[in-house]
Amino acid sequence: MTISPPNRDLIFRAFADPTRRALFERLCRDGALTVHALTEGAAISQPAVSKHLAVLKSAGLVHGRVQGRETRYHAEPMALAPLTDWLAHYSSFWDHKLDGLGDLLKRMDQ
Amino acid sequence: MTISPPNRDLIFRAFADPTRRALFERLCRDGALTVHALTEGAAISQPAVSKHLAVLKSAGLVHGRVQGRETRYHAEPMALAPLTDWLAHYSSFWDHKLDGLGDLLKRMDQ
DNA sequence: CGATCATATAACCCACGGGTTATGGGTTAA
DNA sequence: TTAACCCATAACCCGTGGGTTATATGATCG
Repeated sequence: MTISPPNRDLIFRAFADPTRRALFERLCRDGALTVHALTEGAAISQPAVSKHLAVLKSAGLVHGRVQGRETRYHAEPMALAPLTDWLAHYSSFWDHKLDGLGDLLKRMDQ
Repeated sequence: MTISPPNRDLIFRAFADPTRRALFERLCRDGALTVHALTEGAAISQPAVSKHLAVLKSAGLVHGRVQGRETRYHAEPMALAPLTDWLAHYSSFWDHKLDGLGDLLKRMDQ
């Protein structure tokens, strides 16, 4: 059995929780948001949100920038690389995905 | 906050555990294996392996086929689709991945 | 300066997950 | 048919993770 790099572990663990995935998705969509803004509509308390953000941060998936009394968090999509690499490695899936790839390349050419 | 399809939840939860990822990886590499074979070198007991396999199975990631007194499990790489879809949606990462794609297509043409 | 806001941390609770041993049911071998 | 084997399930233990409330710290507003 192979030992996975600690990074990958942290990322998988971070995404195991749906609330954390939702936070990450929201940060991907809406850009930089404060903890307060993220707490709105999250159905959990502010400390809970802060803890989730800490987990995402320790996995390198988000960054927090202090601005005065508030902290704006933003997503770090490049941190998904270990995930995509892992998937690329362990799925014959690509073969099928490649079917629609010609079209994709054509669209990129335009 | 969006509600994720239950499938995705199950897959992420299943992969949260490194032992389960290792089992899945091994089944991807080595094809169909018995529980006994998977237990060898897994550093955990056979019941533990069985439980992990049950989790992977409930996520659709592996299938078990009973053959006499043994059960051979095999990976179901297509079940990774929800993961790749999610990643494709939430990563600007693909743009970079596409760089090496021309070569890949050429190789497939041969 | 005093009050309020924004956030992180502490302290705590409880459910769940991953491990174990024990066991039962089904299958092959002797 | 008796014994050994393969596997799943049951029953249990315990650490951890996600939730809460309370609080400390720092920044802004009046």
